[in-house]
Amino acid sequence: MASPDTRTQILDAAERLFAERGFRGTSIRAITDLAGANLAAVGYHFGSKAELLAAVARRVVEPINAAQCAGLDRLLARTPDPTVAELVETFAGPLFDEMPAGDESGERTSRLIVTIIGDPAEEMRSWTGPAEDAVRDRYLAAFGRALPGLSADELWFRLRGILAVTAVDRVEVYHRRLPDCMPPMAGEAARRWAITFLAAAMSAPPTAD
Amino acid sequence: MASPDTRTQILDAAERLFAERGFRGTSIRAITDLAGANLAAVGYHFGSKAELLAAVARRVVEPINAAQCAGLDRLLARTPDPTVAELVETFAGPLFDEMPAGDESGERTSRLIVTIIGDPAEEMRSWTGPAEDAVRDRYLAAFGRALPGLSADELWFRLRGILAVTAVDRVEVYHRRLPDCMPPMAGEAARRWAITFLAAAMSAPPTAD
DNA sequence: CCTGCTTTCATACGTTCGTTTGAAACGAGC
DNA sequence: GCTCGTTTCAAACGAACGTATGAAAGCAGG
Repeated sequence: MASPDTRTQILDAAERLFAERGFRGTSIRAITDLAGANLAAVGYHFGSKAELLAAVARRVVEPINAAQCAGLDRLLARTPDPTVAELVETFAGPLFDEMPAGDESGERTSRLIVTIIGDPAEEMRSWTGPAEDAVRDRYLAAFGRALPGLSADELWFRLRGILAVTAVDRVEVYHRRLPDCMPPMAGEAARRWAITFLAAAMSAPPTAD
Repeated sequence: MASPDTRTQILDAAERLFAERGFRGTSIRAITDLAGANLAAVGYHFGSKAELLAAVARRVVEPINAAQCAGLDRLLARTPDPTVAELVETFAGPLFDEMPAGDESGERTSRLIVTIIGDPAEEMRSWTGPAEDAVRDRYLAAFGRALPGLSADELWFRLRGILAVTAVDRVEVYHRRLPDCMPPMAGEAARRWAITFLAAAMSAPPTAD
C-alpha cells in the first residue's frame, strides 16, 4: 500500500479496458501496458485477474450505493412516507449522477456494469457485499409502504425493472447501435425521461391475479 | 447442406454454451465435443467462431421478430389505432413466448440475448438485419400514433426500456443472484407483471421540458 | 554503509485457443 | 463399381493467455 500510484493506475486502466472489451476480452498485458506497469504488477497488487475485477467493481459501485443510501436517509428525514416518484428519483438518480450520459467515463461505467451483470462466469458476481443487499432491502421496504397491495414478488420484479432500464439503456449508445437518425441522448434529458418512465411504471396498480 | 445433422447439433450446442458461458468463455472444442462433432466442423460449416455466433443469434431472434411482426399485423387489422397497452402486449408478448421463464431453454435464450447485447466486441452485433430494423420502425410508428405529443427521442428511449426490462429481467434468475427468499418467478406471472409495468411506463405523459 | 522490506522487472512455463491442412470416409448419379 | 462433390477426421501450427519465479531496484531506519 506504500505507492498507490501503480495500483491506482492499474485500476484505472482495468476499468477502462474491462468496459471497452469485456473481462475475457482484456488481457493482463493490455492492462499493464496501458497503466505503464509491469506484467507481474497485477499479480503482486491484486493476486489475480479475477480479484482485480472485483476491486474495479467495488470502486465503481461503492459511490453509487452510498449516494442511494444517503438519498434515502435525506428523503425519510423529510417525510416518513415518500411518494413513489420521490423514491424512484432517489434510487435512480445516483445511477445517472455516477454514470452521466454524454460523458465518456459515465458511459464506460454503464458498460462495465452491464459487462459484469451479463457475464455468466461465477467470478463476475463474487464482489457484491452486504452493503448492496442492505440498500436494496431498504428500498424494497420503502417502495412496499408506498405501494400497498403489491405483492413482494411483483415489487421485486419492478425494482429490477428500474435497474434494467437505467443500466442497459446507455449500453447501446456506447455501442453505437442507435439508428443513424438518432443522436446520443443528452444526459439531463435521459435522466428526466427515465424518471418519468419508471415512476409511471412503479406506480402501476398491482397486476390482477 | 446435405446433412443437416452435424450443422444443427453444432447450432444447438453453441446456443447452450454461449448462453451458459458467454462467447469468449466458450471454446470451439467445447462446442464440438457437446455436439459430438469434430473440431474442424465449425470451420467447415460456419467459417469461423464469430459466424457461428451470428447463425445462432439469427436462429434465436428470427421467430421473435416474426411473431412481433405478425402480432402487429393482426392488431392493426382489427383496429387502426391500437391502445398503448395493446401495443405493449403485442410487442413484449413474443419475448415471453419465445423465452418462457421457468423453462430452462427460455431462460437460456434470455441469457444468450443479454450476452450478445452486453458484449462490447464488434462481431457480436454484426448479425442484425433489415428485418429487425423494419419491425422496430413499425412499432415506433404505431406507438407514436398512440402517444401523440411524445418526441421521437423520448419514444425511442421508452421502446428500449421495454427491451431492457424483458431481456435483463430473467438474467439474474438464470444466474441465481436472487435473494434467497425469492423463488424464480412463475412464467405467466412474470409476463403479466411485465405487461402491467411496461404499459404504465409507456403510457406516461411526455416529460415536461 | 549496511539491513530489511516493499515494489518492480524480465523472463519463462504450461495451457488453451482459433484456425488450417491434407487425407480419409461417405454417398448419390451414371 | 467407379467418380466426384460433400462431409468428416486426426493432427498440427502459431499465437495469446494467466500465473509464477527469482533477481534487481528503491528506500526507509540504524
